Amino acid sequence: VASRKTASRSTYHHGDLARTLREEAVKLIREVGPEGVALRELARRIGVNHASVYRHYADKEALVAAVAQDGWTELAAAMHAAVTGDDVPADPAARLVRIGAAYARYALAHPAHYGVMTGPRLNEAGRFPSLEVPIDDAFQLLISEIERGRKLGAFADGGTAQDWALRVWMFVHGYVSLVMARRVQVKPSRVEEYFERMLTPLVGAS
Amino acid sequence: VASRKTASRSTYHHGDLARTLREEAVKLIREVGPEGVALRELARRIGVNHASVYRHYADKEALVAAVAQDGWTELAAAMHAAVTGDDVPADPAARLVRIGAAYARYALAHPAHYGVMTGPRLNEAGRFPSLEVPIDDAFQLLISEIERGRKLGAFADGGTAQDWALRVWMFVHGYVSLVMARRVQVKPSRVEEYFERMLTPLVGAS
DNA sequence: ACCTGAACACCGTTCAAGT
DNA sequence: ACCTGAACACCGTTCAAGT
Repeated sequence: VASRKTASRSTYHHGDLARTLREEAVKLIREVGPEGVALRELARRIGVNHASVYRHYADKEALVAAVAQDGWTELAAAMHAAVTGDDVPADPAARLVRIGAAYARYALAHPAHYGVMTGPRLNEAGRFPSLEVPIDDAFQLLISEIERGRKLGAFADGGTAQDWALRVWMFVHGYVSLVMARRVQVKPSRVEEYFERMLTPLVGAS
Repeated sequence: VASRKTASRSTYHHGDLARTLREEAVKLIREVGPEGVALRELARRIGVNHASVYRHYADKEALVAAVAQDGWTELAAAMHAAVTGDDVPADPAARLVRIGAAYARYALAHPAHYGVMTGPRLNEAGRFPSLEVPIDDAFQLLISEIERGRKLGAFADGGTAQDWALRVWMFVHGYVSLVMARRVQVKPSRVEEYFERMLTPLVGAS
Protein backbone atom coordinates (compact mmCIF):
# COMPACT_ATOMS: atom_id res chain seq x y z
CA VAL A 1 0.00 0.00 0.00
CA ALA A 2 1.11 3.58 -0.53
CA SER A 3 0.89 4.96 3.03
CA ARG A 4 4.15 6.23 4.51
CA LYS A 5 4.51 4.76 7.97
CA THR A 6 7.94 6.16 8.63
CA ALA A 7 7.43 9.84 7.86
CA SER A 8 7.13 11.70 11.16
CA ARG A 9 4.98 14.45 9.64
CA SER A 10 2.50 12.01 8.14
CA THR A 11 0.70 11.19 11.40
CA TYR A 12 -0.07 14.60 12.84
CA HIS A 13 1.27 18.06 12.26
CA HIS A 14 2.04 18.48 15.96
CA GLY A 15 3.91 15.23 16.09
CA ASP A 16 2.73 13.45 19.22
CA LEU A 17 -0.29 15.32 20.52
CA ALA A 18 -0.66 13.17 23.64
CA ARG A 19 2.89 13.99 24.65
CA THR A 20 2.50 17.66 23.73
CA LEU A 21 -0.63 17.81 25.88
CA ARG A 22 1.15 16.38 28.92
CA GLU A 23 4.12 18.71 28.52
CA GLU A 24 1.96 21.79 28.04
CA ALA A 25 -0.18 20.69 31.01
CA VAL A 26 2.91 20.67 33.23
CA LYS A 27 3.68 24.23 32.14
CA LEU A 28 0.10 25.38 32.66
CA ILE A 29 -0.04 23.76 36.10
CA ARG A 30 3.17 25.55 36.99
CA GLU A 31 1.52 28.87 36.14
CA VAL A 32 -1.96 28.45 37.56
CA GLY A 33 -1.58 25.72 40.16
CA PRO A 34 -2.83 22.13 40.26
CA GLU A 35 -6.48 23.21 40.35
CA GLY A 36 -6.37 25.56 37.40
CA VAL A 37 -5.74 23.16 34.53
CA ALA A 38 -8.31 23.74 31.80
CA LEU A 39 -8.48 21.54 28.72
CA ARG A 40 -9.73 24.40 26.55
CA GLU A 41 -6.89 26.67 27.60
CA LEU A 42 -4.46 23.81 27.01
CA ALA A 43 -5.76 23.20 23.49
CA ARG A 44 -5.69 26.94 22.78
CA ARG A 45 -2.01 27.15 23.71
CA ILE A 46 -1.09 24.20 21.54
CA GLY A 47 -3.23 25.44 18.70
CA VAL A 48 -5.69 22.56 18.31
CA ASN A 49 -9.41 22.30 18.76
CA HIS A 50 -10.32 21.53 22.36
CA ALA A 51 -12.32 18.47 21.34
CA SER A 52 -9.23 16.79 19.91
CA VAL A 53 -7.96 16.17 23.44
CA TYR A 54 -10.55 13.41 23.67
CA ARG A 55 -8.84 11.50 20.85
CA HIS A 56 -5.91 10.91 23.20
CA TYR A 57 -7.34 10.94 26.72
CA ALA A 58 -10.74 9.75 27.83
CA ASP A 59 -11.29 12.91 29.86
CA LYS A 60 -9.54 15.56 31.88
CA GLU A 61 -8.88 13.20 34.80
CA ALA A 62 -7.10 10.75 32.48
CA LEU A 63 -4.76 13.48 31.23
CA VAL A 64 -4.06 14.61 34.78
CA ALA A 65 -3.35 11.02 35.80
CA ALA A 66 -0.85 10.70 32.94
CA VAL A 67 0.87 13.90 34.08
CA ALA A 68 0.96 12.57 37.65
CA GLN A 69 2.48 9.31 36.47
CA ASP A 70 5.25 11.17 34.62
CA GLY A 71 6.00 13.00 37.87
CA TRP A 72 6.17 9.86 40.00
CA THR A 73 8.48 8.27 37.45
CA GLU A 74 10.87 11.21 37.73
CA LEU A 75 10.59 11.27 41.52
CA ALA A 76 11.37 7.56 41.80
CA ALA A 77 14.40 8.06 39.55
CA ALA A 78 15.63 10.92 41.76
CA MET A 79 15.35 8.68 44.83
CA HIS A 80 17.33 5.90 43.18
CA ALA A 81 19.97 8.39 42.07
CA ALA A 82 20.40 9.52 45.69
CA VAL A 83 21.89 6.15 46.65
CA THR A 84 23.74 5.46 43.41
CA GLY A 85 27.30 6.46 42.59
CA ASP A 86 30.10 7.85 44.72
CA ASP A 87 29.98 9.63 48.10
CA VAL A 88 26.90 7.67 49.16
CA PRO A 89 27.06 6.91 52.89
CA ALA A 90 27.13 3.34 54.12
CA ASP A 91 25.19 4.02 57.31
CA PRO A 92 21.61 2.75 56.79
CA ALA A 93 19.88 5.68 58.51
CA ALA A 94 22.03 8.20 56.62
CA ARG A 95 21.13 6.54 53.31
CA LEU A 96 17.44 6.68 54.16
CA VAL A 97 17.75 10.36 55.03
CA ARG A 98 19.46 10.96 51.68
CA ILE A 99 16.62 9.32 49.80
CA GLY A 100 14.08 11.39 51.71
CA ALA A 101 16.05 14.56 50.96
CA ALA A 102 16.02 13.73 47.24
CA TYR A 103 12.25 13.27 47.44
CA ALA A 104 11.88 16.63 49.18
CA ARG A 105 14.12 18.35 46.66
CA TYR A 106 12.16 17.03 43.70
CA ALA A 107 8.78 17.90 45.25
CA LEU A 108 9.82 21.41 46.22
CA ALA A 109 11.43 22.04 42.84
CA HIS A 110 8.12 21.06 41.16
CA PRO A 111 5.47 22.10 43.67
CA ALA A 112 2.53 22.28 41.27
CA HIS A 113 3.42 18.96 39.66
CA TYR A 114 3.73 17.40 43.13
CA GLY A 115 0.30 18.83 43.93
CA VAL A 116 -1.18 16.92 41.00
CA MET A 117 0.69 13.77 42.06
CA THR A 118 -0.62 13.82 45.62
CA GLY A 119 -3.71 16.03 45.52
CA PRO A 120 -6.68 14.38 43.84
CA ARG A 121 -7.28 10.71 44.66
CA LEU A 122 -6.81 9.79 41.00
CA ASN A 123 -6.71 6.03 41.26
CA GLU A 124 -9.34 5.74 43.99
CA ALA A 125 -11.69 3.80 41.74
CA GLY A 126 -8.87 1.77 40.18
CA ARG A 127 -9.12 3.72 36.93
CA PHE A 128 -5.38 4.24 36.46
CA PRO A 129 -3.52 1.20 37.81
CA SER A 130 -0.33 2.12 35.91
CA LEU A 131 -0.08 5.19 38.13
CA GLU A 132 0.83 2.83 40.96
CA VAL A 133 3.86 1.40 39.16
CA PRO A 134 6.34 4.25 39.81
CA ILE A 135 4.80 4.85 43.26
CA ASP A 136 5.41 1.22 44.20
CA ASP A 137 8.91 1.50 42.77
CA ALA A 138 9.66 4.45 45.06
CA PHE A 139 8.19 2.69 48.07
CA GLN A 140 10.11 -0.52 47.35
CA LEU A 141 13.36 1.44 47.42
CA LEU A 142 12.55 2.54 50.98
CA ILE A 143 11.67 -1.01 51.95
CA SER A 144 14.87 -2.52 50.56
CA GLU A 145 17.05 0.13 52.21
CA ILE A 146 15.37 -0.56 55.54
CA GLU A 147 15.70 -4.31 55.17
CA ARG A 148 19.37 -3.84 54.35
CA GLY A 149 19.66 -1.71 57.49
CA ARG A 150 17.93 -4.32 59.63
CA LYS A 151 20.60 -6.86 58.76
CA LEU A 152 23.09 -4.36 60.18
CA GLY A 153 21.06 -3.83 63.34
CA ALA A 154 19.24 -0.60 62.45
CA PHE A 155 15.45 -0.06 62.55
CA ALA A 156 15.14 -3.07 64.83
CA ASP A 157 12.37 -1.80 67.09
CA GLY A 158 9.14 -0.14 66.05
CA GLY A 159 7.53 -2.78 63.88
CA THR A 160 8.11 -4.13 60.39
CA ALA A 161 10.21 -2.76 57.54
CA GLN A 162 6.96 -1.56 56.01
CA ASP A 163 6.12 0.38 59.16
CA TRP A 164 9.48 2.15 58.91
CA ALA A 165 9.11 2.83 55.21
CA LEU A 166 5.70 4.35 55.87
CA ARG A 167 7.10 6.47 58.71
CA VAL A 168 9.70 7.95 56.34
CA TRP A 169 7.14 8.53 53.61
CA MET A 170 4.73 10.16 56.05
CA PHE A 171 7.44 12.42 57.38
CA VAL A 172 8.82 13.50 54.03
CA HIS A 173 5.35 14.18 52.64
CA GLY A 174 4.52 16.23 55.73
CA TYR A 175 7.80 18.08 55.45
CA VAL A 176 7.14 18.92 51.81
CA SER A 177 3.56 19.98 52.53
CA LEU A 178 4.48 22.32 55.37
CA VAL A 179 7.36 23.92 53.50
CA MET A 180 5.13 24.34 50.46
CA ALA A 181 2.39 25.93 52.56
CA ARG A 182 5.02 28.33 53.93
CA ARG A 183 4.44 27.09 57.47
CA VAL A 184 8.21 26.78 57.64
CA GLN A 185 10.50 29.24 55.90
CA VAL A 186 13.25 27.39 54.08
CA LYS A 187 15.38 28.83 51.31
CA PRO A 188 15.26 26.63 48.20
CA SER A 189 18.99 26.00 48.49
CA ARG A 190 18.54 24.73 52.07
CA VAL A 191 15.66 22.31 51.47
CA GLU A 192 17.77 19.17 51.66
CA GLU A 193 20.03 20.34 54.46
CA TYR A 194 17.08 21.28 56.66
CA PHE A 195 15.31 18.02 55.84
CA GLU A 196 18.34 16.05 56.98
CA ARG A 197 18.50 18.03 60.19
CA MET A 198 14.81 17.36 60.85
CA LEU A 199 14.65 13.65 60.01
CA THR A 200 18.00 12.49 61.39
CA PRO A 201 17.06 12.69 65.11
CA LEU A 202 13.96 10.59 64.37
CA VAL A 203 15.74 7.70 62.68
CA GLY A 204 18.78 7.69 64.94
CA ALA A 205 21.55 8.35 62.41
CA SER A 206 24.81 9.87 63.52
CA VAL B 1 -37.66 55.27 63.91
CA ALA B 2 -40.01 52.36 63.29
CA SER B 3 -37.55 49.64 62.24
CA ARG B 4 -37.51 46.49 64.40
CA LYS B 5 -33.92 45.72 65.26
CA THR B 6 -34.65 42.84 67.58
CA ALA B 7 -36.96 40.66 65.50
CA SER B 8 -34.95 37.73 64.17
CA ARG B 9 -37.12 37.37 61.08
CA SER B 10 -36.81 41.01 60.12
CA THR B 11 -33.26 40.75 58.77
CA TYR B 12 -33.46 37.82 56.38
CA HIS B 13 -35.85 34.92 55.96
CA HIS B 14 -33.02 32.42 56.17
CA GLY B 15 -31.77 33.87 59.41
CA ASP B 16 -28.01 34.11 59.07
CA LEU B 17 -27.15 33.48 55.42
CA ALA B 18 -23.38 33.67 55.96
CA ARG B 19 -23.60 30.90 58.54
CA THR B 20 -26.03 28.87 56.44
CA LEU B 21 -23.64 29.14 53.49
CA ARG B 22 -20.70 27.82 55.51
CA GLU B 23 -22.71 24.94 56.94
CA GLU B 24 -24.14 23.94 53.57
CA ALA B 25 -20.65 24.26 52.06
CA VAL B 26 -19.33 21.72 54.57
CA LYS B 27 -22.10 19.32 53.54
CA LEU B 28 -21.47 19.88 49.83
CA ILE B 29 -17.72 19.41 50.25
CA ARG B 30 -18.43 16.15 52.07
CA GLU B 31 -20.40 14.94 49.05
CA VAL B 32 -18.27 16.15 46.15
CA GLY B 33 -14.84 16.67 47.67
CA PRO B 34 -12.83 19.81 48.35
CA GLU B 35 -12.54 20.68 44.65
CA GLY B 36 -16.20 20.41 43.80
CA VAL B 37 -17.69 23.29 45.76
CA ALA B 38 -19.81 25.44 43.46
CA LEU B 39 -21.40 28.66 44.64
CA ARG B 40 -24.35 28.25 42.29
CA GLU B 41 -25.06 24.73 43.53
CA LEU B 42 -24.71 25.98 47.10
CA ALA B 43 -27.21 28.80 46.55
CA ARG B 44 -29.58 26.42 44.79
CA ARG B 45 -29.60 24.06 47.79
CA ILE B 46 -30.28 26.88 50.23
CA GLY B 47 -32.89 28.42 47.97
CA VAL B 48 -31.38 31.83 47.31
CA ASN B 49 -30.13 33.54 44.20
CA HIS B 50 -26.49 32.71 43.54
CA ALA B 51 -25.54 36.38 43.41
CA SER B 52 -26.61 36.90 47.03
CA VAL B 53 -23.53 34.98 48.17
CA TYR B 54 -21.53 38.08 47.30
CA ARG B 55 -23.41 40.09 49.94
CA HIS B 56 -21.68 37.98 52.59
CA TYR B 57 -18.39 36.85 51.08
CA ALA B 58 -16.20 38.76 48.65
CA ASP B 59 -15.81 35.71 46.45
CA LYS B 60 -15.66 31.93 46.48
CA GLU B 61 -12.19 31.88 48.02
CA ALA B 62 -13.39 34.00 50.95
CA LEU B 63 -16.19 31.55 51.69
CA VAL B 64 -13.80 28.61 51.46
CA ALA B 65 -11.39 30.40 53.80
CA ALA B 66 -14.18 30.89 56.34
CA VAL B 67 -15.04 27.19 56.13
CA ALA B 68 -11.37 26.32 56.60
CA GLN B 69 -11.16 28.60 59.64
CA ASP B 70 -14.17 26.86 61.22
CA GLY B 71 -12.36 23.56 60.72
CA TRP B 72 -9.09 24.71 62.27
CA THR B 73 -11.00 26.06 65.26
CA GLU B 74 -12.60 22.66 65.81
CA LEU B 75 -9.31 20.86 65.27
CA ALA B 76 -7.48 23.07 67.78
CA ALA B 77 -10.24 22.41 70.31
CA ALA B 78 -9.91 18.64 69.78
CA MET B 79 -6.17 18.87 70.41
CA HIS B 80 -6.67 20.82 73.64
CA ALA B 81 -9.31 18.32 74.77
CA ALA B 82 -6.80 15.50 74.29
CA VAL B 83 -4.68 16.78 77.19
CA THR B 84 -7.52 18.05 79.38
CA GLY B 85 -9.37 16.06 82.02
CA ASP B 86 -8.72 12.68 83.58
CA ASP B 87 -6.61 9.75 82.35
CA VAL B 88 -4.18 12.09 80.58
CA PRO B 89 -0.65 10.69 80.80
CA ALA B 90 2.08 12.67 82.58
CA ASP B 91 4.89 11.49 80.31
CA PRO B 92 5.72 14.32 77.88
CA ALA B 93 6.18 12.14 74.81
CA ALA B 94 2.96 10.25 75.55
CA ARG B 95 1.05 13.52 75.86
CA LEU B 96 2.42 14.70 72.53
CA VAL B 97 1.39 11.45 70.88
CA ARG B 98 -2.11 11.88 72.33
CA ILE B 99 -2.41 15.35 70.83
CA GLY B 100 -1.26 14.05 67.47
CA ALA B 101 -3.75 11.20 67.64
CA ALA B 102 -6.57 13.67 68.31
CA TYR B 103 -5.46 15.66 65.26
CA ALA B 104 -5.44 12.52 63.13
CA ARG B 105 -8.85 11.48 64.41
CA TYR B 106 -10.41 14.84 63.58
CA ALA B 107 -8.81 15.02 60.12
CA LEU B 108 -9.82 11.47 59.18
CA ALA B 109 -13.34 11.95 60.52
CA HIS B 110 -13.70 15.04 58.30
CA PRO B 111 -11.49 14.26 55.29
CA ALA B 112 -13.07 16.70 52.83
CA HIS B 113 -13.10 19.51 55.38
CA TYR B 114 -9.45 18.77 56.17
CA GLY B 115 -8.74 18.93 52.44
CA VAL B 116 -10.09 22.47 52.34
CA MET B 117 -8.08 23.37 55.44
CA THR B 118 -4.77 22.15 54.02
CA GLY B 119 -5.27 22.06 50.26
CA PRO B 120 -5.38 25.46 48.63
CA ARG B 121 -2.83 28.01 49.89
CA LEU B 122 -5.65 30.30 51.02
CA ASN B 123 -3.68 32.87 52.98
CA GLU B 124 -0.69 32.94 50.65
CA ALA B 125 -1.26 36.59 49.76
CA GLY B 126 -2.20 37.52 53.32
CA ARG B 127 -5.87 37.85 52.38
CA PHE B 128 -7.25 35.97 55.37
CA PRO B 129 -5.05 36.64 58.41
CA SER B 130 -7.75 35.43 60.84
CA LEU B 131 -7.31 31.97 59.35
CA GLU B 132 -3.94 31.85 61.11
CA VAL B 133 -5.42 32.37 64.57
CA PRO B 134 -6.67 28.82 65.24
CA ILE B 135 -3.69 27.37 63.35
CA ASP B 136 -1.29 29.26 65.61
CA ASP B 137 -3.34 28.16 68.61
CA ALA B 138 -2.90 24.51 67.60
CA PHE B 139 0.82 24.98 66.99
CA GLN B 140 1.33 26.78 70.30
CA LEU B 141 -0.15 23.81 72.11
CA LEU B 142 2.55 21.61 70.61
CA ILE B 143 5.24 24.13 71.53
CA SER B 144 4.11 24.44 75.15
CA GLU B 145 3.87 20.65 75.60
CA ILE B 146 7.39 20.27 74.25
CA GLU B 147 8.77 23.05 76.43
CA ARG B 148 7.13 21.40 79.42
CA GLY B 149 8.80 18.14 78.38
CA ARG B 150 12.19 19.81 78.01
CA LYS B 151 12.10 20.85 81.66
CA LEU B 152 11.69 17.15 82.46
CA GLY B 153 14.55 16.12 80.19
CA ALA B 154 12.64 15.06 77.09
CA PHE B 155 13.20 16.38 73.53
CA ALA B 156 16.63 17.60 74.59
CA ASP B 157 18.53 16.82 71.38
CA GLY B 158 17.48 17.63 67.85
CA GLY B 159 17.12 21.41 67.94
CA THR B 160 14.64 23.85 69.37
CA ALA B 161 11.15 23.29 70.73
CA GLN B 162 9.88 24.69 67.44
CA ASP B 163 11.87 22.08 65.51
CA TRP B 164 10.20 19.37 67.56
CA ALA B 165 6.74 20.89 67.17
CA LEU B 166 7.27 21.03 63.41
CA ARG B 167 8.44 17.41 63.37
CA VAL B 168 5.23 16.31 65.04
CA TRP B 169 3.08 18.44 62.75
CA MET B 170 4.90 17.15 59.67
CA PHE B 171 4.46 13.57 60.78
CA VAL B 172 0.80 13.82 61.69
CA HIS B 173 -0.05 15.61 58.45
CA GLY B 174 1.83 12.97 56.49
CA TYR B 175 0.08 10.21 58.42
CA VAL B 176 -3.32 11.73 57.71
CA SER B 177 -2.50 12.26 54.03
CA LEU B 178 -1.30 8.71 53.45
CA VAL B 179 -4.23 7.14 55.27
CA MET B 180 -6.62 9.40 53.36
CA ALA B 181 -5.00 8.46 50.04
CA ARG B 182 -5.46 4.78 51.00
CA ARG B 183 -1.72 4.19 50.85
CA VAL B 184 -2.17 2.59 54.26
CA GLN B 185 -5.25 0.59 55.13
CA VAL B 186 -6.49 1.57 58.59
CA LYS B 187 -9.95 0.90 59.92
CA PRO B 188 -11.60 4.11 61.13
CA SER B 189 -11.77 2.70 64.66
CA ARG B 190 -8.02 2.04 64.61
CA VAL B 191 -6.85 5.45 63.39
CA GLU B 192 -5.62 6.68 66.78
CA GLU B 193 -4.18 3.36 67.91
CA TYR B 194 -2.15 2.96 64.74
CA PHE B 195 -1.00 6.57 64.89
CA GLU B 196 0.33 6.04 68.41
CA ARG B 197 2.15 2.90 67.32
CA MET B 198 3.75 4.81 64.41
CA LEU B 199 4.78 8.00 66.20
CA THR B 200 5.86 6.60 69.56
CA PRO B 201 9.17 5.03 68.36
CA LEU B 202 10.10 8.39 66.79
CA VAL B 203 9.65 10.51 69.91
CA GLY B 204 10.99 7.95 72.34
CA ALA B 205 8.00 7.46 74.63
CA SER B 206 7.55 4.24 76.53
C1' DA C 1 -29.93 47.10 53.28
C1' DC C 2 -30.47 43.07 50.99
C1' DC C 3 -31.79 40.14 47.21
C1' DT C 4 -32.80 39.22 42.08
C1' DG C 5 -32.36 38.55 36.86
C1' DA C 6 -29.77 39.04 33.17
C1' DA C 7 -25.42 39.21 31.12
C1' DC C 8 -20.43 38.06 30.32
C1' DA C 9 -16.67 35.15 29.78
C1' DC C 10 -15.41 31.07 30.88
C1' DC C 11 -15.60 25.56 31.74
C1' DG C 12 -15.92 19.82 30.41
C1' DT C 13 -18.04 16.77 27.41
C1' DT C 14 -20.54 15.01 23.31
C1' DC C 15 -21.37 14.30 18.51
C1' DA C 16 -22.38 14.85 13.72
C1' DA C 17 -19.66 16.43 10.11
C1' DG C 18 -15.55 17.25 7.54
C1' DT C 19 -10.84 15.74 5.26
C1' DA D 1 -7.92 7.87 11.38
C1' DC D 2 -7.92 12.15 13.16
C1' DC D 3 -9.55 16.80 13.80
C1' DT D 4 -13.36 20.50 13.80
C1' DG D 5 -17.62 23.40 14.92
C1' DA D 6 -21.56 23.68 17.16
C1' DA D 7 -24.27 22.53 20.99
C1' DC D 8 -25.42 21.44 25.93
C1' DA D 9 -25.26 22.06 30.66
C1' DC D 10 -22.66 23.90 33.72
C1' DC D 11 -19.29 27.57 36.25
C1' DG D 12 -17.67 32.55 38.97
C1' DT D 13 -18.42 37.27 38.88
C1' DT D 14 -20.62 41.76 37.92
C1' DC D 15 -24.24 45.10 37.91
C1' DA D 16 -28.42 47.59 37.13
C1' DA D 17 -32.80 47.00 38.97
C1' DG D 18 -36.21 45.78 42.30
C1' DT D 19 -38.37 45.84 47.33
